[in-house]
Amino acid sequence: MRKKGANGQESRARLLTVAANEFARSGYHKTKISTIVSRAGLTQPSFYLYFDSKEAVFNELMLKFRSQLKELIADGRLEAGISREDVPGRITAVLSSLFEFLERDPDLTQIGFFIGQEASEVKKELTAMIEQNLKAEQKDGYFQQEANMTIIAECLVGTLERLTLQQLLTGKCTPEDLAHQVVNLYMFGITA
Amino acid sequence: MRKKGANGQESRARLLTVAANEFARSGYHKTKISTIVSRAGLTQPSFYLYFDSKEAVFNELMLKFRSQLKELIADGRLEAGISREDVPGRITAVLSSLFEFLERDPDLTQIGFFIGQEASEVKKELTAMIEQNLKAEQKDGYFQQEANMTIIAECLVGTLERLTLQQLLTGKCTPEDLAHQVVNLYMFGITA
Amino acid sequence: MRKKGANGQESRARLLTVAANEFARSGYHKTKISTIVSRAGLTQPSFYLYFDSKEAVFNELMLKFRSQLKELIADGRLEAGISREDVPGRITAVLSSLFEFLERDPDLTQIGFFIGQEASEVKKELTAMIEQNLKAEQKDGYFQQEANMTIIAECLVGTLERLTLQQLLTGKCTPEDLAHQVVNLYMFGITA
Amino acid sequence: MRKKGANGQESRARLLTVAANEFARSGYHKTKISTIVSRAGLTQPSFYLYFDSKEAVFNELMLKFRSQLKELIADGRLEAGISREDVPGRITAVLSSLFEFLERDPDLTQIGFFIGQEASEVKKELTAMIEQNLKAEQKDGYFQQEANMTIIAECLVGTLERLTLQQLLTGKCTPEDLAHQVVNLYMFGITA
DNA sequence: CATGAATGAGTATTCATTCAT
DNA sequence: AATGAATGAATACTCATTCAT
Repeated sequence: MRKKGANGQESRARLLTVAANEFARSGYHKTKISTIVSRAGLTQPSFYLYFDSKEAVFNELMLKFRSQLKELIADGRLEAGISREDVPGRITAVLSSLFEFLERDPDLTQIGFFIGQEASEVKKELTAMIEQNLKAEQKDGYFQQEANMTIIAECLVGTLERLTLQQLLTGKCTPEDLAHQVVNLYMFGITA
Repeated sequence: MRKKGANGQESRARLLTVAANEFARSGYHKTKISTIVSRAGLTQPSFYLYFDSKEAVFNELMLKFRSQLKELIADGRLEAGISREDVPGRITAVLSSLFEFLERDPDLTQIGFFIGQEASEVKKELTAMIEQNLKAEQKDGYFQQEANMTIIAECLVGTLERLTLQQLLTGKCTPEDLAHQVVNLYMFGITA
Repeated sequence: MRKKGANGQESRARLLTVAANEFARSGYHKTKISTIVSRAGLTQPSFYLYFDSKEAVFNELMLKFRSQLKELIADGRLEAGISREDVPGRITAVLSSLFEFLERDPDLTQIGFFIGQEASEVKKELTAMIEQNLKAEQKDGYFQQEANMTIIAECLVGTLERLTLQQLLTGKCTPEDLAHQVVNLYMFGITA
Repeated sequence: MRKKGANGQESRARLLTVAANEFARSGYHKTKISTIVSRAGLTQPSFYLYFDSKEAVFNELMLKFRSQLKELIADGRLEAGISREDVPGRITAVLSSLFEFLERDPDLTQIGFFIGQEASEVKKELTAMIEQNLKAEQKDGYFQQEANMTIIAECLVGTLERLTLQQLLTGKCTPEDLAHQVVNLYMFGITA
């Protein structure tokens, strides 16, 4: 009865957005419910109207990130049979859209990649998916037979993680740019 | 009934070790002084006999990591003038000793690389140092002139970070092994 | 089971009253938040709902005393120009209302006059104000020209302080009574 | 065996002096044993070699003050039978030596007069003694018969207390000076 | 005579969470 | 749909005090 046009879904969404921002900026523990509700223009009990607990909001955000990421990966699988010279372009496109996704909601990316223990799992899953793809492509002869794709995938994820944090989310590079550079580096190295 | 051979320095060291382990396993906030002292076989006031605060121990650990790392890096700078075919070997050696250092005290590595806000600074500094080295070598003609060393350095740090966490600290790979693979990847890529 | 008519302002007031009583009886350090809230029928967190800290409540009480006192003094300034024979009556009235004020809230008086380091400042201020008044009256010829009003003011404040503690707050004398005796003493002495 | 010329009595004396200073400056609660021993160049256990507890040192200091004061008062009792014109001089001398005593050891005076609950008793006793003397002199006809000596004594003690704190211990006035002024004020008042 | 090392007991403060309205 | 008021449970930190040497 306080806010006239009060709308449950809107309040919930606002809380979620603010929560994401707080978690992203301050981490899980330093984030206080009191801050979230205050920034959302609500009071503490209202928070519990929409979420079961602090952990619950966090999980919801994490889940959101994970499912979006999973979906993206599922769509972007490299099909076999493309010609050798198209591989770089194809991979660039995949990475590009991955960076685009990571750029879309910085707070969510921060949470999904860097906050909480689940972030670790997320990256493990991402690594596994990438490893699968790389191995398939290796089997098809696109990559060196002796390359250890488990390690390469790990390297790549570390690279993506760091570039996301330092170049993408800071606005220093565009998704396409980053994708290009990564592909170049990983395919041909930097030797003169 | 006090410990007979009660020795201050020993108690302090024990507290420091346990603290490192707790911080590494649980992060800064979840780590409780009560757990630390209990594991060290002491009581809470004893903790404050040796450290000013929870933050102070953490800072001491972080400082320890940072100074050790700095020292390592300072020592390991590539000298210019080595012949072209020795560059890979030289870099491998540097990375190898870096991984060895990171492997030596896993808890400290965890803290210095992954816990707290300073970890971010640590990696930035590491990135900057690496970037310097890479640029010097690029100037000497070892690497492609058009490679963006800022980005490469970032990629490399991400790679190191991830390999440390997933391969090194889990005991899956040796420092030498990882160094080799990273150098191979970054110098020549994985294209067949 | 919350109090039915739970009312924030009332709770706050209750806390303030109890706090004043505890500070007055036990001094700042011996006063425990746990005692205050317990006597106020609340729990510890509730205390922090209304006050920032133990120090903050104390300061609030001290401020309350100081501002009330300041107001009283401001109102009671002796106007010049009254006839010589009215001076004693006038001063008696002023002291009387001062004692009345000090009697009104014994706990607050205890705090403002005897507890904490600010009590010292309070008395210094009071002394300064009284000195001003006495000097003005001296200039008007009501008092001996050679009397050192700085000292007299100090004596008077000591006297007021002690009488308040021993005679007023113990109920042994009324404000009027005390005022009369003080004026008599200070104006004419006790010589036969 | 640490300090070569270590002398128990000397250490004890040093502790006592430092303790007095700390109590005087910071009050009972804020005074820490750790500070005392540190300033005395000793360690905590040594403190307990000479005193049973924090309270015990304080009591010892308080007792010291009280007994010295009691002795002083006992000596200074006004004998009856002196001529009327000598009364002021006699009283001045008494007050003067009282102020001198209070000036001798400022820390002890601070403790005995202003710190702890016993200070209250001290002043009550002082008041009682003064009241006795005044009443005796009143009976002898030196003072007005209708003066309420209970109140006057109280006033006087307040005055002494305040002058000691503000004028004597700050070095602004000498004992003789203060004694004179007080006697003048209390005997003849300030009326022009 | 003195201390290095350790502790029992206490206290302010914080935060997620809940009831009654 | 929302809130004013309140709390359970936890935690960092302090200080006087004590053994064993």
